[in-house]
Amino acid sequence: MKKPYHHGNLRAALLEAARARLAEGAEATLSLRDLAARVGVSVNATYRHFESKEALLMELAAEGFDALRAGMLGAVAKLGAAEAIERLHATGEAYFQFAQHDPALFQLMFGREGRFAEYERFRQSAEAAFAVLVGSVAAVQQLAMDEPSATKAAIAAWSLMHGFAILSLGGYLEALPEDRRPNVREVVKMLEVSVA
Amino acid sequence: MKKPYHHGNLRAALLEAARARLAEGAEATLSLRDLAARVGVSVNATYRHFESKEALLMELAAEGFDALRAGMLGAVAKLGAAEAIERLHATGEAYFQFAQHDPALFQLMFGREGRFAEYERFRQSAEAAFAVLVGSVAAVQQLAMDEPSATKAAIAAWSLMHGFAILSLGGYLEALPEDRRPNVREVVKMLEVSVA
DNA sequence: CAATCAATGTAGGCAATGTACACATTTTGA
DNA sequence: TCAAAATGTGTACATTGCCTACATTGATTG
Repeated sequence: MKKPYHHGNLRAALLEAARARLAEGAEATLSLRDLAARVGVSVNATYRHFESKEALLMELAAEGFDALRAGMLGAVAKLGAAEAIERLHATGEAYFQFAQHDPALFQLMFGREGRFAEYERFRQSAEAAFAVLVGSVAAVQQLAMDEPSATKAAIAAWSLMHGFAILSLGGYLEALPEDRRPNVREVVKMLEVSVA
Repeated sequence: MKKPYHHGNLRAALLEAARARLAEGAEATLSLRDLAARVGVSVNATYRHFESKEALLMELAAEGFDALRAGMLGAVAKLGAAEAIERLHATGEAYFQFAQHDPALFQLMFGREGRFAEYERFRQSAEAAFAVLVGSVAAVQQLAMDEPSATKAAIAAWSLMHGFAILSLGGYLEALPEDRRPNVREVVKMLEVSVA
């Protein structure tokens, strides 16, 4: 049985290889040549499925936002019927867990300022993820999601969780002794005050 | 007058060129060859002053933290005698302004997770900058800087400002209509609740 | 059922990049 | 004074993203 000329599902295979590669290292060491080799295909075959390396990375990042959204929704769903404030806690914690679970992907998603902003695909996934947070915040405030104050509070909440995630991943907190380092739950608790 | 064999102050010149290059574009488009050419020196001369490109970037990032620290201290100093809470506001706002003023440098400083964490030089500058924030927060709380709760609150404050800066620079807020987008002052006001 | 053609793959090459090695020039200090 | 340390140059190499030209395949259609 010889290898067929056509791969069959090269696009998906490339993304899978890229995900694996990301999980085991940083974005910087990810090359198209390496991906192609892992999938057993010539380098230029990749260009039939992604117009550039950037486009491939963008797809990964966008799917990252989809996964982030799913993670937050899942965490809330697992709570069943609960206080709105507890749902907000769960949302924030899920956000942090996502970053912790796949740091390289998380960095890719928020990497170099506005790197993927021009891609419609990317913007939509990012906004959808954001909408989950807005929803959780709005519920606490008992406001409609489209109230300006709900959105503003949600941005503050997102900022808080995001900043904490970045500082954690960057190791900026490791210099501190354990007892002065807040854990996720403590940070998540601050969401309520910034929202109240 | 011919060009002398030795540059005279190559290290500083390289850093200056790199800063200029960063200010006018992203980190990704910064090459050693380009820097060397701008300074009028061969590529490998750079290796007499920086053991690698990473090391050069690390120096930039570390100096970035020094500048950030100076910016925050300056903003507070300009206030003269003021309420502790106002000093905290000024500190947070200075943080955001710094990010806004030099986005590429800011991204470099917090770029790929823990990228420069192994450099002592880097860690010290980052910690010194952090200490300013801790101080402002502790003053509001009327606590000593080394109280665990002061540090934890300061990390929350840093997280909030940092997250907001990243989301702003990344253009993630641009999708929102103006009236639902918080500005710096609104975010800075939330510092007090997260600290109280 | 065969012919065509778009989709998908391969081969080779180019220019840019980080950096290693050997060697040149200048400065310094014992 | 003169050897050693500091600082610079030149060449070369492996890796990278991506381009052009060509090969193979499978689906559509007359």
